[in-house]
Amino acid sequence: MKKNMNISSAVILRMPRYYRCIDELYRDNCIRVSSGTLAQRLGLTASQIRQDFSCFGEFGQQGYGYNVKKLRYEIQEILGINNNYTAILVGCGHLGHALINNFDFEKCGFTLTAVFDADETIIGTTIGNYQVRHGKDLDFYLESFQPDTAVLTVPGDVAHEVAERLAQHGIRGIWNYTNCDLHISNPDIKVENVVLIDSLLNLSYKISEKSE
Amino acid sequence: MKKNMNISSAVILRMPRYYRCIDELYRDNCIRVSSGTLAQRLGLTASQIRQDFSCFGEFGQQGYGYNVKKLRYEIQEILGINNNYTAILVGCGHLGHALINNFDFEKCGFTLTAVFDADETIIGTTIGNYQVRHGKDLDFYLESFQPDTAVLTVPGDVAHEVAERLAQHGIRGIWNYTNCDLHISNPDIKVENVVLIDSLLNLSYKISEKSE
DNA sequence: TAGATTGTTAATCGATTAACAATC
DNA sequence: TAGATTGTTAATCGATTAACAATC
Repeated sequence: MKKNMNISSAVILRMPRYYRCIDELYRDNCIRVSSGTLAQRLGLTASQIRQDFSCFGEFGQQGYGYNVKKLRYEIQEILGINNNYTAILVGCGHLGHALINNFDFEKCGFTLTAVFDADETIIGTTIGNYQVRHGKDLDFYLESFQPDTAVLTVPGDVAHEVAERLAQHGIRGIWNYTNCDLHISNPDIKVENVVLIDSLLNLSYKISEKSE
Repeated sequence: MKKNMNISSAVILRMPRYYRCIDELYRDNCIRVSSGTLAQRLGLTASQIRQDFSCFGEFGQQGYGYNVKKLRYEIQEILGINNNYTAILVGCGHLGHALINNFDFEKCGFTLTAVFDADETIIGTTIGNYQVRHGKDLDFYLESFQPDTAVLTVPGDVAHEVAERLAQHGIRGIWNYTNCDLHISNPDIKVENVVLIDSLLNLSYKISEKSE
């Protein structure tokens, strides 16, 4: 793995799609796949796929294509799926609840280790396999267990305060579902914003195009 | 509005970000703004912003910049925010519940008109200002009220079936939260997929980069 | 008028595609 | 061996940036 640093963000953005496609092939017990087949499945060109992979190494074999199991493993390495990252979730409202119950953290290589809320009526109840912990215990938990990442599903008005606490106790990444732009001074703390408004506006644009 | 057809998707992808920024300025009672100021706020170049806007028309004035109210209106027109689209939501589990309660449909120009579920224990209950309707009445509702779009938050195993029904009764867009690739034959029906796995994998990649 | 800032043209940069030698 | 398909180099295409005349 790893060959050429400075991978373009366009390439990175495509890697999760590659992964989902190859993971599917893997689960269907496919042994090998060519760049042409992948291209067809993903609506891309074979050339682009080979070019993309070659940023990270040589994963294929002339005349054969790619071994699905090996390729899957390599992409896992690239994306960090094999790093056994831990995650906590802060904010067990309906959104947090939905993620705990339905989101496949394992598929991304993450282990959800604890969930927190500030609402007394929720604390102590069980969601999925998790007992909701008291928000006040968050700092202690962070210090004790040093989770790698946090899913932030708290109400917007406390987003900054919670993010600050996470940052101070050494979190490495925040998966941010609040609509707030988190300004975290430490550049080593990565934030991935889930901006649903942009997604719906893209749909709005798409259905508007033709009719004008 | 509208000048040059065939807008590149890179430009379209930036429009919602422009909109959020300008909407914020508007709410802060800003009267005018220059491409330079926007660039600074968004971390882009002034050149790119002017180039992007010029795909759709001439919204500014030399020596002055852009009138915030006018620019906001023009971007609303571009994205279809002024088209008064209606939406229904199908699937009132925790995710659907969260969207009904917390997602700002109005900000995107959408009106949520009805919500549906198949679970007898949920049907008839009130979420936000909506009484949950019976899934069986979906087809009738679609025919009667012809909503423009649907938010699909049903379990994966019924996703295709529900999407099929929506498509047959003339829906124009589907905001798809299920992990299923919806294959809808009618190309006039637009689908916007919310793929949260890709988002978390991007975070995973970001926190992996340095440590290797 | 002088200063500021647009819209647009031209220049640069980067990303995608095509072609092909290498080789399994 | 012959056919297939890689990784990579070169060619093309598109997107971003820089420059500047137009003009408010």
